[in-house]
Amino acid sequence: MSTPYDHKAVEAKWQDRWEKTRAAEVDLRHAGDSHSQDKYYMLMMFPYPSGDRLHVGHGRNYILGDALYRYLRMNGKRALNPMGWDAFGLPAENAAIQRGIHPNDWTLANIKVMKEQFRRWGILFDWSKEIASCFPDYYRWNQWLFLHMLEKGIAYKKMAPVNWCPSCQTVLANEQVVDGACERCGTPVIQRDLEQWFFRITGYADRLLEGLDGLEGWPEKVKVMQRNWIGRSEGGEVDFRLPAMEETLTVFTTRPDTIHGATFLVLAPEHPFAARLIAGHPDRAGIEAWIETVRNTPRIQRSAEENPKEGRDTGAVAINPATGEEIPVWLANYVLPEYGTGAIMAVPAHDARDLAFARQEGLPVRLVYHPEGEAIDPASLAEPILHEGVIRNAPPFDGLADGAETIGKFIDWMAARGFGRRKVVYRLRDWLISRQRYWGTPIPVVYCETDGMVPLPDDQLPVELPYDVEFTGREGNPLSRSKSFVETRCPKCGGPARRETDTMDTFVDSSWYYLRYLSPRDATRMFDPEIANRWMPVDQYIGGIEHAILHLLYARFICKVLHDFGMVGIEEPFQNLFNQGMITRFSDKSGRVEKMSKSRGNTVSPDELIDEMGADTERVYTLFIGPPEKEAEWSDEAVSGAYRFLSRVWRLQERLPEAPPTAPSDVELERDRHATIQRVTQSFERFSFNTAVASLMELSNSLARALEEKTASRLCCEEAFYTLVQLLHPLAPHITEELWERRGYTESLLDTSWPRYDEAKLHRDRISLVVQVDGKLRDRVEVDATAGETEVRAIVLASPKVREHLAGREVAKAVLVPGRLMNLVTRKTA
RNA sequence: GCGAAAGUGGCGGAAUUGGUAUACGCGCUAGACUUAGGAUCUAGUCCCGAGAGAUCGGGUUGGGGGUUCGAGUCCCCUCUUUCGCACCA
Repeated sequence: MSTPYDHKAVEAKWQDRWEKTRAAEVDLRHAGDSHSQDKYYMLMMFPYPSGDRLHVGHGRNYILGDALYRYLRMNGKRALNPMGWDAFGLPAENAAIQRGIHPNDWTLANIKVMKEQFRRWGILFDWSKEIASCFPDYYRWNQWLFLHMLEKGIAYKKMAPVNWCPSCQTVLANEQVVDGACERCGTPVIQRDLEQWFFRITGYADRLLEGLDGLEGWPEKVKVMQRNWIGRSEGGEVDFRLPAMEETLTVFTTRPDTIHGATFLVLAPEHPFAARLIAGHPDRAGIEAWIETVRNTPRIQRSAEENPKEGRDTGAVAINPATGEEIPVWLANYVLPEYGTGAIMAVPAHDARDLAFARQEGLPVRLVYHPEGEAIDPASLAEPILHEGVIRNAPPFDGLADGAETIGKFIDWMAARGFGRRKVVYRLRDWLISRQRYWGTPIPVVYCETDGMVPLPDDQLPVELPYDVEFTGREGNPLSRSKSFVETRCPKCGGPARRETDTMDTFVDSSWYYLRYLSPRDATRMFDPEIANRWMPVDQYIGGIEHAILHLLYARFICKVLHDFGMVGIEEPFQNLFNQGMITRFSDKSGRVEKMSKSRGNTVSPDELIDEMGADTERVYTLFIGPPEKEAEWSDEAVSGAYRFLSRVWRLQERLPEAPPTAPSDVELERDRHATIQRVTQSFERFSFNTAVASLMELSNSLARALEEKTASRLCCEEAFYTLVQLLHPLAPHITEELWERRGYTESLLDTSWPRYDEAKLHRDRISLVVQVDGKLRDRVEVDATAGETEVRAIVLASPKVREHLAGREVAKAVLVPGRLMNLVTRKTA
């Protein structure tokens, strides 16, 4: 009569049924029915690059998302949970080079495998909205977007020093350089001067910054990272005359108020003036060689704190416009070419770096701010004076204290004399979007001998990637060797032209895909603005922290661009963001606990785990492992705890008939049932899935005890059991659907409504009250829940244990916390 | 160096507002059943001391101090770890 828990059969059955009934499919046109606005909810998980096999570490994102999705459905929300493929990118192309498989075939094969893995996890994606960035009907809109950004001047091409990864053989955006190395392969990045395509994200810097303030549903951490990345600084620009060159050199400073202390200028060795400044220098060749060395120093080393400051005196002088003095002009490696104007006014008295450099090179130091009362000899100044003191020796400003107001006065003063102005500078650079690789969106422009660079008209889109291309791994983009692709006609004059062979960064693909989910098959436009305005923004976005300043910044930027094009009403695409923590595991390779990844060889395959213990087990364990926002270490042993729990739940159903028709303690089991509904619901609301699992285990234990001791009636046990099944459904969908069906219910648990708890049922008539004497636990007493202070006090004082501890003392005060405890504060009997 | 988060049993962790610290699970110990299996079930399991025993006493949330009848939770100091930023003018 008893059937063992056969997870394989159960899971296969329900996965099949969900697929057939298209359980997650949402009709987008019906969204926003007049009376049910709040029923519509868009849930989204980070797109996954289709290059890597999924392991249990990846599962956390999707399992979490699916649990939330099912919870929303049971709470009556028409939730949309789409999934797509971030299909372009290097892994596919590398596979082509290494294994001779075409990137397209390799990608499609991977998508198939990954889709099967999602199915085996029991994740309900709405596959009718499926998109893949490598399909021309998707990437043609990247091209369309590019052309419109080009028209508006937001996309442009320029020669610039750029990050080059020698291993990936392509340029990288600043955001893809982590600690001076390629984000993907870890190779140190070098600088090259190349002509590249950029998106003018810097034009949106302020809006990207301001938008963060309204994102209350985002983790503070991510917002801080984005603020740092944008790196807004307010200050001023100051012009210094270079008499010998008959030029004006502009520097940026956040401290224009220290200009009287500027005793020399420092330019980045890469500064455009450098060559002319040293033109007449006796050691010109030596300095040029040094500039070359600095230029070739990897960025990690150059910007490391311990990297020694190195500089060269150009021999030229500049005029300090505030003092009229001649000051020397230097080149030094500690000034970065890409920040500000690539040149600084050095104020050694009030800047640590300038002071260090001045001491090293024997350059003069002059104080602007003086600490009160004491006279300081500039020659002996050991530390810069940063935010203290008052101004002396700067005639119109003497006596002013450090502060924003003083800075403002200086800027006005400079502006009136024409050598300075207010200026805001950002750390953020424009987004370099061109890549010298095949497997990406072709940039839709051609180069014509007579017309130069010509953007293609919209009706010539998409520019499709040619399939017939050779992947040799040789230097250079395989696309540029495809004659049929490169050779074309100019749309303007009809003459011969060459196609652009650079392709787009894959982050372009993912920066607007959330909108395409809402119009996945629209052949006439990027997306339907009407549908977009009804569904956007995404209510809940779930993914790892690794995209804090990549994808999440780019997507916000493109959303604002589309907003400015009048295509979508919102400016911020993601209302709530949840970052789940990484799964780690011990790695034999390194002997340490590390992020689970293929390269570290510490992955756990979901396939074997699912075969052995089932997807429900993996899901419950993954959610039980710890708070989802924190990192968690995978334990192979602990997984079996989740399996045992599910097996016990299975057996409970078979034991239900053992319960007697009537029994004494129904109230208690019923109270546990309501308390569990309350706790699990609250846990779900704050994404605390680990405590939800714990509460469900407790209810299961209570029910098992009631059955064992025959203390609850059959009806009451069944109620408790089926509440347990419902509450467990988002976490372990297969087993719960099966148990529900075996009970005789025909509707899917997804269509049942989430259990409600009754506050009155949580109430007890008699409660156990903790008794403390001087804050120490001494006894517990049973009292009526309604008992008043005097009544409780009498019962408490009657306790023998309490009386023992009161020997020789008297009660000075009794504190009653209703429903919880009474604390007796004593003093020695007089 | 700056900023943020966090330190609780052998381990993962719980304790939403200051009110029984260690829920739930892993592991471990003992026992039951057994076609002796890494299955299942039952009981025990923060530390120290006393007791044959049910029990009793004391201590414990990185360390030190404070507020309070009462502190894992609030405040101050300090140590450690993790993350982010870092020659950004």
